[in-house]
Amino acid sequence: MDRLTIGRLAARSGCKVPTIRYYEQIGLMAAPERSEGNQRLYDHAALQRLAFIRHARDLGFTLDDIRDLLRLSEHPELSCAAADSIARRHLDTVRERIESLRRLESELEKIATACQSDTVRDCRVIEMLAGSGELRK
Amino acid sequence: MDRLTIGRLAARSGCKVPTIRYYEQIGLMAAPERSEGNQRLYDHAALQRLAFIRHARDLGFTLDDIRDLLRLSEHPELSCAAADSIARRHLDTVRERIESLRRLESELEKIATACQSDTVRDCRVIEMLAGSGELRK
DNA sequence: CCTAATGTCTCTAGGAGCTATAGGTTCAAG
DNA sequence: CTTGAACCTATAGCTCCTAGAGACATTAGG
Repeated sequence: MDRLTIGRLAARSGCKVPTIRYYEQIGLMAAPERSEGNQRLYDHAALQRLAFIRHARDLGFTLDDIRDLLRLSEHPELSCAAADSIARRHLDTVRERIESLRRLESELEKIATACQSDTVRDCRVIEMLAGSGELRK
Repeated sequence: MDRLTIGRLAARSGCKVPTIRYYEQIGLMAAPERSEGNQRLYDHAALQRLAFIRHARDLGFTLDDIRDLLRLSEHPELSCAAADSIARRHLDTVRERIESLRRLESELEKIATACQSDTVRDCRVIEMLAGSGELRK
């Protein structure tokens, strides 16, 4: 027993209610059973699955990645190389993102301290953003 | 002289052709003059503006932020406090993003090295993603 | 037991920032 | 001159939700 309404499921999983319905709509979550009054009732397995999705989303996996991972988890006889490669591929893009955000951070730091004058004319924000060597010849 | 077709502008700015047309459509880039045959012809100023936009997008600014910054750059008599505050506000969110990506990175590192066995049954990727303490009571 | 508040239902539209497609015109190279 | 690439417009689609309207269900208080 121990059935959860969608609201409670949302509270426990950290997803929002419409998001859960959306996941059902796109087939990421199975349609759960309904109460007499047609309200969705979820079991513990649904909570686990949703928590998995939520966590993976937080980690930046796309819904497609997640679909793959979930399919893998349902077929434990398959090689885990696939799951591993999804994670690895993801790690690469995360590292790239961190790198470019670091560059951004230092640029913004410069900007935020560069502003000494009080008109844009002498302010460096604009010119810094205007672009340094991004122009290809 | 030295007019650029949209394709060349795309190549030099790093934006894609449809993206440039999209920016025109939403009023971020002005409609440029046209050739006899109705093709867009851009000047150097357009290239600079687009490079600015591109760079700012790479840095994670929203199109709305960029619109603000561009407006500021067109009115050098205004205070640069506004430009500064946009940058500052952004710096905060950038730092948060870096933080959470670092956490993500280390989590993914664990995952990517955890896979020693060759069937999912014994693979930790799935179970690691399944979620640790995210479940609220 | 009744009522009011809250939760849930479906359906539809919007939003950010593009990207893709279709069906046609124009341009530059050979 | 002819081909093929690049360009044009217009429209639809993409990802991942989020918000709103209008109606039914459930629950807590009095």
